[in-house]
Amino acid sequence: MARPRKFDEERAVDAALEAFWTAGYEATSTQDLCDATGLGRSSIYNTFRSKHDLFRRALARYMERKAEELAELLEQDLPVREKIGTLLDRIVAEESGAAGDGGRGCFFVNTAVELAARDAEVAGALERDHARRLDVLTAAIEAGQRDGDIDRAKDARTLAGFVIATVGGLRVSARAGADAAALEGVARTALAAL
Amino acid sequence: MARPRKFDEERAVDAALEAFWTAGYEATSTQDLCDATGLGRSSIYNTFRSKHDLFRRALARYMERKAEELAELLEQDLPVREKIGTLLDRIVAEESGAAGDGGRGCFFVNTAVELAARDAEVAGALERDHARRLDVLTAAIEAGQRDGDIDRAKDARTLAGFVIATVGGLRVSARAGADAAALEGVARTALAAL
DNA sequence: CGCATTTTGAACCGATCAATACAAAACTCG
DNA sequence: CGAGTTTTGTATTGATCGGTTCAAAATGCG
Repeated sequence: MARPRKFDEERAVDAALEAFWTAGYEATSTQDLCDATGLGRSSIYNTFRSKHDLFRRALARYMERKAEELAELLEQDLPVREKIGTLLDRIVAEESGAAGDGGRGCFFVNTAVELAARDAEVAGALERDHARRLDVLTAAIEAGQRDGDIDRAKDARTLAGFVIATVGGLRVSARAGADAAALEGVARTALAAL
Repeated sequence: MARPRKFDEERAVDAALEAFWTAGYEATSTQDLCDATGLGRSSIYNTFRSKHDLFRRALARYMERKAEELAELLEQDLPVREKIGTLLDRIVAEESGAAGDGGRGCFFVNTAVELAARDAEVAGALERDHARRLDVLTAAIEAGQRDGDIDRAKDARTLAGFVIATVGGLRVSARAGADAAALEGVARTALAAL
C-alpha cells in the first residue's frame, strides 16, 4: 500500500512528555519536540495535529501511568495508614533528591498551574483525573475504616481530599525551597491527622 | 536639569505584577507589559533593564505585600489556632470564588512551578521568602504553645512547615478542580492536626 | 518492475518574540 | 529664551515561534 512509519507513536508521546515535563508547555518549542522525539516536523504534524494535541496525548499518558502506580500501591494488603505513608514518603524522596524526576516536580501540578486557568480542555482533563484519584483514595480509606485502621467518625472523602492536598503541598513546598527534613515533617504531621 | 518622568515607578511595577500574575512569565509579552502599564517600550526598558528585571521587581513587590498581610494577621490578639484558621479560610474563599483574585491562583505558587527549576535567581528569592514565612509562623506557633493553645510536644517549626504546605496544597487542589466544600474539608482537617 | 500511497526532510510562511536605535519632544536651570 | 539632559514614541532589529508546502524517498501490491 504505502510507505510504513519508521517510528513508534507511543515512544514519541513518551519523549514529548519528557520535554513538556522538563520545560512546561509554553517553553517547549516545536523544535524541542523534534529534538526530543528524534522526528522531523512533518512526522509530528502528520501524526499529531498540533503541539496542543500532542500535549494532550502526553498528559493522558502521564495520567495513565500515575493512576496505575496509585492503584498498584493501594491494592497491597497493608493497613491503609501505611499505604498512604509510603505514598507520601515516595513523594518526599522523589522531590527532595536531585535523583530521578528531581527538579521537574509533578507534571500534574505543573500543568494545573500553567494551563488550567486558560485552557478549558486541559482543565477538564485534570478535573476528571482529580475526581478519579479522589474516588480511589476514598474507597481505600473507607476500607481502612471498616478494618478499624482509621477513625470512623471522620468523613472518608474529606480525608481523601486532604491526602491529595498534602501531596500537592509537598510538591509546592519542595519547589519553594523546603529541605528533605521539612518535607518529612509535613508528611508525618499529615499522616497523624488521619 | 532634564525632562521629568511622567509616570510612577511603583504603579508601573504594580501593573506589571497584575499582568505577570494573570498570564505567567513566558506568556506575558513586552507588548502586554506596555498595555498593562500604559507605558511605551522605551520607558520600560529605560527604567527596568529587561523583562526579567521587571519580573523580579514585581515578585519582590508581591512578597512584600503578602508578608505584610501575614504579619498583620498574626499580630492580632487571638489564639494562634484561630489565626491560622482564618489564614486557611481566606485562601479557601480566595481560591474557590471567581471573585477577587479568583482563577489566577497564588503568584508564589505560579512562579515556583514555572520558573524555580530554571531560574536560580528567582528560586533564591522564593527560598528566602519561604524561610521568612517559616520563621514568622514558627514564632507564632511557639507563642501558642506557651499559651497552652497548641500541644507543646510537637515541634513548632515542623507545624509551621505543615501549615505552609497546606496553603500550597489548597491552591493546587483548587486548580485541579476541587470544589469549595472539599477545600474547606482540607482546611478543617489540617487545623485539627495542630 | 511500476503504480499508488504514505512518510519524510527541508525550505519556507507570516506572526510575534525581547530588545535596540534614534530623533523628536519636554523639562530644568542658567 | 536657549543650552543641556532625560524621556518618550516610532521604527526596526535578528531570532524564533507554531504551522504549512512540496517534492523526493520509501514501501506494498499488481
